[in-house]
Amino acid sequence: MALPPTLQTIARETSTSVSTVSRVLAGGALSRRISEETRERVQAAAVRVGYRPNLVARTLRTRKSNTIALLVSDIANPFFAQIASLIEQSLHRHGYSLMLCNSGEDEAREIQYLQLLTQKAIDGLIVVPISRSKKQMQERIPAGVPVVVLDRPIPGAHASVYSDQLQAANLLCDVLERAKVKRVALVAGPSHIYTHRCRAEHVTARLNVVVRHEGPAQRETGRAAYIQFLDARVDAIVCTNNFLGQGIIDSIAEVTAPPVIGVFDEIPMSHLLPIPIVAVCQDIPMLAEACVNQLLPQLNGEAPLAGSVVLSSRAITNRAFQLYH
Amino acid sequence: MALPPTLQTIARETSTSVSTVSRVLAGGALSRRISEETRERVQAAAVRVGYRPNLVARTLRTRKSNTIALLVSDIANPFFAQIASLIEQSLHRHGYSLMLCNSGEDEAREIQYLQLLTQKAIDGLIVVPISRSKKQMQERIPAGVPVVVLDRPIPGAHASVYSDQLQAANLLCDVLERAKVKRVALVAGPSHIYTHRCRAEHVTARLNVVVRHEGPAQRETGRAAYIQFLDARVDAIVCTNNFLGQGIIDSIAEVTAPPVIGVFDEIPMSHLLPIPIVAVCQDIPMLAEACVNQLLPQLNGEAPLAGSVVLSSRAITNRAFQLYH
DNA sequence: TTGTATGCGTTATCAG
DNA sequence: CTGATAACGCATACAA
Repeated sequence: MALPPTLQTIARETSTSVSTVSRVLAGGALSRRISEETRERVQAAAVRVGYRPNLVARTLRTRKSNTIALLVSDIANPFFAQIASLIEQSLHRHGYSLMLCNSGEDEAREIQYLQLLTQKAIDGLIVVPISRSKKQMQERIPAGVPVVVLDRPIPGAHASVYSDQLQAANLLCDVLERAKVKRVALVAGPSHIYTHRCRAEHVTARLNVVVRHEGPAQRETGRAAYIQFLDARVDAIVCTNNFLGQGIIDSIAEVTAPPVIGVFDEIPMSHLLPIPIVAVCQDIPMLAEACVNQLLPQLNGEAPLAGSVVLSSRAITNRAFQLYH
Repeated sequence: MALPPTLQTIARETSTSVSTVSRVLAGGALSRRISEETRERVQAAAVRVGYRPNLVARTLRTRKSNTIALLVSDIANPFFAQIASLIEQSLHRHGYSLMLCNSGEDEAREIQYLQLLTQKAIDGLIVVPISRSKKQMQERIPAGVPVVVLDRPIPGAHASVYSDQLQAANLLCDVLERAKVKRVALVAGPSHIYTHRCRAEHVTARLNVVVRHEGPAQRETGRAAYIQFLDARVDAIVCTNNFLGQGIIDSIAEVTAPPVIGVFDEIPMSHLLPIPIVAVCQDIPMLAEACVNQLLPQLNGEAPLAGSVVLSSRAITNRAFQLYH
């Protein structure tokens, strides 16, 4: 159970002092003000005893933990899972660890996690916010902490990275209009969530929405919506995210003259589904990359590259859609 | 830019000492050996100044960070994403934070992360191991750190949680045999990964595998395999995980007399796919719950509940399968 | 019941 | 070039 070696250990080992050892191992400018000879002795000893700096102590001293928090609504959502994976890999290359936080769309949880930021000396935050106003965010996030707001912009408050929902909605509507849909049903996620509200509003503005269902952005809501829509004789169902779309598709038993499904984000395996689907997909790799690009400069004390990064989506139609239309 | 309040702040505020404040705020047995009066004064001051303990300092002192590391091969895999989500929620309820680590099936990365364990005073680890032997693991994981090995058991070394791959493979083979498949193709993930090797071996032992393709457990491998299988006239294709299965399905353009797809883990949207599919699915909620159940006792210094938790999978056939067979 | 003193392992300041 | 020494904020053994 030998305790891990510390600077002390090496200092004793080399008959020098803790500060000398620290300077040598810090590298860079400081280590060059140390004699060649002791420097090598210290370095040799360090590898000999297998020295690893205690990052907790370092954090306490420097107030930097080399840790970033990623606060998303639910990592089980493949959209966030893919982003998280890419962010983690990129941050890891830059020497940062990732603390994963699920808010579950629960404001109380979000607040709890935001408090941990200071307490754990987290260096930066990438957040899919629940809090809606700039004011709320600024109250809750300790001033000076580098923040990137993901997926749901908060005007003016922070660096942000998101998809242009208007462009996405227009893309979807374009395709549906060209397909000559007349009556559309809308199944929407909670309207207090920016992306869902935004998508729903734009679609409603452009298309003839004759019936509508709102609920949590889960499959179950899609299934409930399907039942509600049963005798509405719609020729398209638009869903404000992929989970809702999957719920709808889950419910479809008979595929005789199915409505077109218009959906935001990807529907897996859609190309072979015997239902016409048009999915408007966000650029996940770019979103992840932009987050890191917005965050790193802030961590180094520079201003972020740009106030916000707005990305375009692209529409993907499956084979059944192309067949029907 | 007022620095956050510390025990000092409260001590001054209440004309007491740091240790008194510490004892009061620690609560429990210690706080009751403090006079009612000062206790209340201290607590009042604490809320007044908005005191939050500095967890970094506490960690340095106590060597406990209330942080668990989750080291998986890739969080973008929905299987791990769902598990991660459940684990995070459960641990959060128990007062732990989660550090997310992607090994990407890369042994070097795994080693890097394992070293961080000590350096960041991580309290415990849930790991999908790449290292294969008990010995390797024990060398790399600092002794005494609570560990739960997930998905890929390492005999004898640690508490482990995984699905019974033999049961799962048998389930799959049972269904395929009953469907009277004669010639099967196998597309397998890397054989150095336990689950893939295990599944491939069992399937090969029971079924008539006439052609086989191996590669990384990604969609692309499935697509490559499909091309290789083109004129092998098989009536079933078995994939050792869902990504491979999705690659296969991606490649299927014509659905005239498609082979049965047998696959481990879930294929989303499969119920409507015009291809007969049998998927053997692991019990994700149970896996996650078991991880936490195995970990928590260790964190409290007790022995784990059981050496290992082995869960059963269940087979799910889609509509097309039921139609054909 | 409460205060003083010490240490956790680092970094940073200040002498020499 | 190098070594004491002082923080960082907290917990705790030891005094009083």
